[in-house]
Amino acid sequence: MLVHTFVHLPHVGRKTEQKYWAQGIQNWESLLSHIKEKSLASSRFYEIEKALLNTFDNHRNPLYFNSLLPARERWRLYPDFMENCVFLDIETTGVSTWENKITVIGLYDGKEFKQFINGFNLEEFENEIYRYELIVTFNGSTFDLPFIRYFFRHFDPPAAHIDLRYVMADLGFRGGLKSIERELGLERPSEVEEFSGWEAVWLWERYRNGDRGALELLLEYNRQDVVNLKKLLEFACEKHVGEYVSNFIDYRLPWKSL
DNA sequence: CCTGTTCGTCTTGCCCGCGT
DNA sequence: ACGCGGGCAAGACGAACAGG
Repeated sequence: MLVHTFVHLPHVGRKTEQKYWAQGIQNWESLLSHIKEKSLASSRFYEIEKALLNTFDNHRNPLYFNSLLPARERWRLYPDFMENCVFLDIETTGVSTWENKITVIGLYDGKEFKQFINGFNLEEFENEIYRYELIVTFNGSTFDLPFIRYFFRHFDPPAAHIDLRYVMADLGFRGGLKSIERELGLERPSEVEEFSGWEAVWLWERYRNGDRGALELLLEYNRQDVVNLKKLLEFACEKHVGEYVSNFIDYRLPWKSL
């Protein structure tokens, strides 16, 4: 998907990108040749050419695109970097970054699922997260990542980040993760079905007071959250491609090409 | 409850490309 | 060849809103 992407270039927004696509200019290579002669006469096209050359150099570097793509466009990173992608969700004792602490972090790479639990193996998270170049969350830019940053003393995972909240909002799905899941008909097992964030706080408290089963339930709740992120992102990619890309470009998402 | 981030909106101003 | 109008992106700012 990235080779078709132009919105990260200066002076190019969605409309300009679509204009190029409609003209049959559909990847970096062909845009570069289209721009070349123009760039001598025009400062705008010169800047675009410069950025394009940078793009070729960085085509395997998600952090480059991360800073240039607006939040609602970051879904485009997934098809290119899904091999080193991880879905992330944390549980805490409350919403205040400095007052509360992390209880559980769940990671799902699309196949394997791992959890890091406060008082057990939470410190190992920092080493584990280095293995990935793309992180996917829901509302992580205002919650999970600042929490992690504070908890691990200014540690920022060196990865690009897709926040599904903005990707979904761009498709017209506003509201919390649970309400969007319900809207899409993503089912959850009944034990954790009606849980809200408050339950996670309460379950940790019960576990601290000796209730072993409460921790099991909390971990299961966290697991559901993380695993559903993948379904949500793939839905979002399909919807974005269907509504925005496929009118112009014959593009197939990797998991759809079989 | 609290807080950080992105967005929505509006304005500004650049520069492309049309029309003559 | 040139001037002008319009389209579009960038910048600034305040507000909404999601997480446990």
